[in-house]
Amino acid sequence: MKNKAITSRDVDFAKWYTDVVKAARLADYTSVKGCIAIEPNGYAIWEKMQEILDKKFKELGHVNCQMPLLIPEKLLRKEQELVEGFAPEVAWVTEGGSKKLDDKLCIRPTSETLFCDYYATHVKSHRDLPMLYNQWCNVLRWEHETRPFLRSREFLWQEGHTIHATEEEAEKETDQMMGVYHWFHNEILAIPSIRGKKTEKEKFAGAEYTLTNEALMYNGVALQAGTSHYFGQKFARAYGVTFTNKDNKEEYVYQTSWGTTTRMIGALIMVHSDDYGLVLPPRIAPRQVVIVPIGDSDKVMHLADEYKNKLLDNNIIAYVDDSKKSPGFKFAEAEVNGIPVRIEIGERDLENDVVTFARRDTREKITQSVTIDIVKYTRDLLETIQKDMYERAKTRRDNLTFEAHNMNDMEKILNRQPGFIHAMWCGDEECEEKIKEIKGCKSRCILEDEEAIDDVCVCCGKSAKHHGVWGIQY
RNA sequence: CGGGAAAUGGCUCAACUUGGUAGAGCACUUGGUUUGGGACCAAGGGGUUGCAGGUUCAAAUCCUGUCUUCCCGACCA
Repeated sequence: MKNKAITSRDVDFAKWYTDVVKAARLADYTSVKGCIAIEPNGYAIWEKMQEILDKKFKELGHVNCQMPLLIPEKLLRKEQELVEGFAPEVAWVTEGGSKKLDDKLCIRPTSETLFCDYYATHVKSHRDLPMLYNQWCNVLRWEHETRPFLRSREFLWQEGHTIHATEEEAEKETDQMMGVYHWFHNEILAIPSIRGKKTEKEKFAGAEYTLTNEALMYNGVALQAGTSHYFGQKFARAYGVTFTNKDNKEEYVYQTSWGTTTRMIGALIMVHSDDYGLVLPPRIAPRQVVIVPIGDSDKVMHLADEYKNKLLDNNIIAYVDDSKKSPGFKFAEAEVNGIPVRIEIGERDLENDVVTFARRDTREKITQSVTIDIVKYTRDLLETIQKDMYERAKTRRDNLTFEAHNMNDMEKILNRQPGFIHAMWCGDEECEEKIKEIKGCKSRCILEDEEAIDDVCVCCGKSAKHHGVWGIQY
């Protein structure tokens, strides 16, 4: 039976999304608009994301630190483009205690300025470089329209900030970290993603360029999931971050930053989940296997515990749901929570020496002998689910990927169904604007290594410079 | 920030049109019987109706403002 509390995905996608967030107990609203309470189920996913990414960052030489929540106005204003980019959505603290502050403080929307300020006094020599810092923290951006995980005012993220002695090294870092995000989405989240470069108009305020990882949701709307920025010496000049190079000359550092957020939880929902609730890829699922005993005979409970212990001993996260609920309730609850594999153990099956496995992704039930190698079978099943989820998401993405050769195509596609639209572009912002007039379709990214599909710009017909991917975004 | 809708125990809603002092289902607690797709019986607890003000003998109900949520635009991770 379909979950009563969840609106059908194909009936009202937006409603379905918030229904899943609530039904799976991922997050709930609070009394402050745009500030959600991330509940244990949602936070566990974030912790798992942190665990995997943090390990990767550290393998690549990064270290964690923590900068302040507040930024003095003067400090923020040093880099003009950044200020202009973020000014409309910055929140200010103007009083401390009962005292009015002479210099108001902004709550960090991002921390480039703080890192620069720190770097400025801590870098002296090329021997101090590179500095590869990262912080896990919350930031605040005063958004107008908010949605749990996808767009909240306060959100959790990770921001890496690095400085380097050379341009090459910094650019390599920018690309490398984009690679980490791309890997994470494809391999761990089972979300097939496109890697590309943002246009001048869409890049991060103050960056030389921005690399991006773009994913496509079930309804064909695009989601930016992970960005990596190359700053060159722009911020270094504004904040005076210099070092003495090998030739004993004073030089500005080359800088990068890269980040990804709790928005990825929203992506997991919108790519994989269904009308029964959350569906999680096994590699990111905080709980991978639920064992449901039916009845409470010693035989049943004993086998349930035996399975659980064997799985746990082999790094498969399993638990027994021995609550007083009925089996049907437990099945439904495990489903809404997106537990990838369910093992049902009951007297009736045991009389025939079998147990039942259920896949969350396909909701298929599989009967297996009770003497099966539980660890190997479960591990293989989890891997199959991971792979199948990726393939299904990829097929859906491919079915929602189109080519446009002129504005007529573009309009026709967008009027029928949003998706990723490949189209050549001359590079002029004017054309970008014109395309945006069609249902707010924006440039997602530019594919630098992809073959041209035309010689001319989809909009103006002049010679094309870039292979762009376009779409409607969250 | 423009246009629309909603707000009543934890949740979904009723009572509002025509003011008279809040009711149901689910959830919860206790006891018992159950257990293969959201179990059943019995007993019980919980709300002065988002917030602020106004009209009135009397406001969940009428009026004004405001906050929050959802949908559609503009802006954005």
